[in-house]
Amino acid sequence: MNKPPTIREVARRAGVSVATVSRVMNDRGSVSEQTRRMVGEAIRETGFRPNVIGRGLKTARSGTLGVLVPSLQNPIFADVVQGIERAAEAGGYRILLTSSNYLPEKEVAAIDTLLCNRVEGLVLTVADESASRALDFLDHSHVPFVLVFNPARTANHSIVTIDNSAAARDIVGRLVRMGHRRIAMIAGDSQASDRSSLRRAGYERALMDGRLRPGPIIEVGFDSRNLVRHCRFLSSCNPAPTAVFCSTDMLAIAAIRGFAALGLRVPDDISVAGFDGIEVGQCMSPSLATVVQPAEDMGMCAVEHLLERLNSSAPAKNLTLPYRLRHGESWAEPRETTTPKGTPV
Amino acid sequence: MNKPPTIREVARRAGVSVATVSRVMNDRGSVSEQTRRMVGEAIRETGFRPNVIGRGLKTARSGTLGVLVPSLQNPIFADVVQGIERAAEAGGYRILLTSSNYLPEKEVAAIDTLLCNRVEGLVLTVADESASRALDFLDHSHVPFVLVFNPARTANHSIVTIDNSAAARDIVGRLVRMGHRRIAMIAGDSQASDRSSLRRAGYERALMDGRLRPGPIIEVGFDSRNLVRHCRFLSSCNPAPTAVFCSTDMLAIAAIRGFAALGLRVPDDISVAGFDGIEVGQCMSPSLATVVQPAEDMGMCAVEHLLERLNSSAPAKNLTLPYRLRHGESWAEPRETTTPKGTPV
DNA sequence: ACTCCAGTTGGAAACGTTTACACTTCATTG
DNA sequence: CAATGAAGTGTAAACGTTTCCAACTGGAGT
Repeated sequence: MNKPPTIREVARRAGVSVATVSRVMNDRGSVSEQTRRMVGEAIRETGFRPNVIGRGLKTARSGTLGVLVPSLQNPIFADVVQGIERAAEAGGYRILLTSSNYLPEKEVAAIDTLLCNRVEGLVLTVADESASRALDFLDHSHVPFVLVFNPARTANHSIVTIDNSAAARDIVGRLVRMGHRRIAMIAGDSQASDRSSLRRAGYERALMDGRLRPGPIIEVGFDSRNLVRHCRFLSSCNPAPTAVFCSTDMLAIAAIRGFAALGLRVPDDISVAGFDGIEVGQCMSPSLATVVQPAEDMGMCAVEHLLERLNSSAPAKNLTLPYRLRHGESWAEPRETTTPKGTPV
Repeated sequence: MNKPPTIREVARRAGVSVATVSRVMNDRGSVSEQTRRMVGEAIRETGFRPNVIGRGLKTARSGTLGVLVPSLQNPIFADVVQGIERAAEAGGYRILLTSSNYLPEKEVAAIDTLLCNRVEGLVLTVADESASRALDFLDHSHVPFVLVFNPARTANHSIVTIDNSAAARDIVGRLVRMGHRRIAMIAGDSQASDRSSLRRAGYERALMDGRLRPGPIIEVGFDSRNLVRHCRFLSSCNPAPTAVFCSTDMLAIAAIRGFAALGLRVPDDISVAGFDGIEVGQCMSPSLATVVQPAEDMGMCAVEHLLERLNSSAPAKNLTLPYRLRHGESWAEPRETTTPKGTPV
């Protein structure tokens, strides 16, 4: 367990002062070609690796960004973290990753820890942007941060998001125009995700556009594993919905399975639409009709904007990226067997 | 952009020395109840947050663990990172996350960066444990590390893994006992994943056990998105395989979709088995028959073992966790239509 | 009245860097 | 030939903590 070599040992070995070694490492100031070579050699011989902690103390820069997401379980967050990591690396930053498990108190604690670690900025997704104690907290800290996925409600926060409500309205509108008249919704816990409520609003708006009554709305927790119970409820309604919009792809995938377990086929018996655009949705069969959020891009944009703010103290900015509808195989026009005039099949 | 308060300001405000403030924060040494209160108050008033960098410099402990995974795109890695984060947090550590994109040179660079950041230990998955320059590198650094997923080939490395070869043999054996006689394999790039070759070995072993010839083996890259080309090739073989074993769930999911695109139904026309046990596999329909790796547990075990090594310099340990077979809907007994004596349907 | 000790407290030296500043050389310029 | 300045180098002071050590209290024991 011998300690790693320090700049002092390199200096001694190269027969120069520590200042010179430092100059060589950061090539700043002027150093003759000859000493530069000698120092380089000494560095190689000793296996010296500059201690970022020591440097950080002096320069008051940690070289790290904090990242806080609700969970890595949902691929949408894994995607955004991937993008964050990519852009951070490109900008010469490391990332300190934490997750909140959708618990507001863990959000606060995690941010506190990150601030103790003197992250130079943060990228995060909070449960509910408008109610987050974590954000008040952060506002006072003078550390710049960028929200991802959270809606741009309150002003002067940096946010990278999509228009959740418009996107939901858009995709549900498609279902309406396809001919669906009873469209249910399965929504994630709105307490734990402000996106969920916005998507619900978009859904309701789309139904109003089509002069339809919002169908049953089921709010479920985060254990999206077993939705069969809720699917059974939906299919037992009279009249039963012919389509269901889910507030996330994970829920949609589970719903498809739930219906399959009841002997219902998607999209023949019921259409399902999701929201997020995770990769697995287009790999599976039927492929998922969904709203695609450019998650990895969002992560990269967030970091790029954050670095802008860090380097040139640019102002906070709201960035609403375009979403995209993916026409999957999980939706289709409704069959006509459910109205009284239909002929038995 | 005013600087955050330091311990000195807290001390001044509380009318004590910095030593006392430090004692209060870490409650070590003895401090009278009264000063403890005053210091606490001063901390609250100033909004003081101890600078982990300064502390780290003095204590020579960063409080961080480095994590290196190939990619967060594959949920299996997201799961393991989730477990790592959980256990690290429980142990009072933060994690510095990097990804290699399956590129050996990025592995080396990422590890170098992590070492500069003086991580106290690492948890990582490398492309190929036996050929990894990154590991040689790490071996010389005297920083303890734990491999996850990589096979336990070379000695005296800490490794948390499952028996990939036995698991593959096990699940392919099931296919054999189900009656399949021609079983193909779709394998990930073995250059970039030593797991892939082990699983392939297990597959071959299972076929030998059943006195069968290994069917066509297709090695694909990491773009698992479009496998339809390979699926077409498999179904055009004569005789065509009745089952296919995929070296990862992501490949299996894509394969199911590929076959669906060709009008083949899983499991009626062809059985598909995967490997990994990602959550989405059991949410979709048909649910995926697969080998379940306890990824999150593996991440937690890795960190727990790492912390053991850090705290009590316990010896390196190979930990082979049990895998589990999940009987999904993506496999079934082969139909009997392919032998000459079969009756046309 | 003395010593002794436990309980508190402060002073100051690290930890590994960066960097402002001062000091050499040595060549160029007036 | 003196003055100027550029290039190369070293000294030492930070940065924010922790922690060793010394110093001071006051009460108990003799």
